[in-house]
Amino acid sequence: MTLTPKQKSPNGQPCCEPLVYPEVDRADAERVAEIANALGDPIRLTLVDVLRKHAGEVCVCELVPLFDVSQPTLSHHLKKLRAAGIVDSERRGLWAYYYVNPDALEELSEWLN
Amino acid sequence: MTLTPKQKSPNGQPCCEPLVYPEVDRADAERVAEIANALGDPIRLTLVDVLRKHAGEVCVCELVPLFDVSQPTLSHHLKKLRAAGIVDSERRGLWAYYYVNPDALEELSEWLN
DNA sequence: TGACTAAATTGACAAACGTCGATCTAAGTG
DNA sequence: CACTTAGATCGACGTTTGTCAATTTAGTCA
Repeated sequence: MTLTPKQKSPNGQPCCEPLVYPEVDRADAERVAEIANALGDPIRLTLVDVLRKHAGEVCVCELVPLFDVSQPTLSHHLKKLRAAGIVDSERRGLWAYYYVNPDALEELSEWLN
Repeated sequence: MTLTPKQKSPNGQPCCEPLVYPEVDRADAERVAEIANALGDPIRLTLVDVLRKHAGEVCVCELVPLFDVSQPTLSHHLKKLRAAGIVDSERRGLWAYYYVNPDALEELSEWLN
């Protein structure tokens, strides 16, 4: 990259050479940001952590007592994780089982590296 | 892990065995969530992407024209990234140079893997 | 059918967020 | 000094977010 000028630019002139454009395109950035955003809450991050560590699927009623929030609030967080594609769920009888979709986390991981 | 019961539990009984607690402790989850949260906006994610790809430091006036937001708004986003420890800045004369702190991204990356 | 359970949805509310225009601070130039 | 420029901060605004209590939906079982 070329370093920026060290002298003040004259009247009305922009101060710097235009920089090359970002390499992530807009849609890609929005997708990765959506994933990061879904992980950007301590409860949701911990949810993903728990689900991940339990290779199988975990019932919601097992998750609720782990957090200091109400059942509807937890349901709301799970919905947001589902909307971002980070987790998915399956219903069996009265119970809903959640599990991590590794692809979404992989998308973020790839961007990071 | 033990799978959850498939029968309805009787009166007042909790439906499931208590689950083991998450392996990330609270402070750790909050820290990683803070990093993810800072990346959870398309503009901020793209900012980090640009700064990362330019090994040196980038002047703010080079960043502003890359986005469809005002200079104060961009300054606000940079502040949030700085607060999360993802970028740092150095002032030289009139110009502020920003650069990525790889440690923060590494923290998130480590949690992901 | 009716009583009960697990989970999702709704509606409300305060707090946080993203944005802008206006202003302020600090530094260079004549 | 006065003027200009780069960048940060402030104040206001509409929107989104996290939360709960209340309700609804869907399934179980006597």
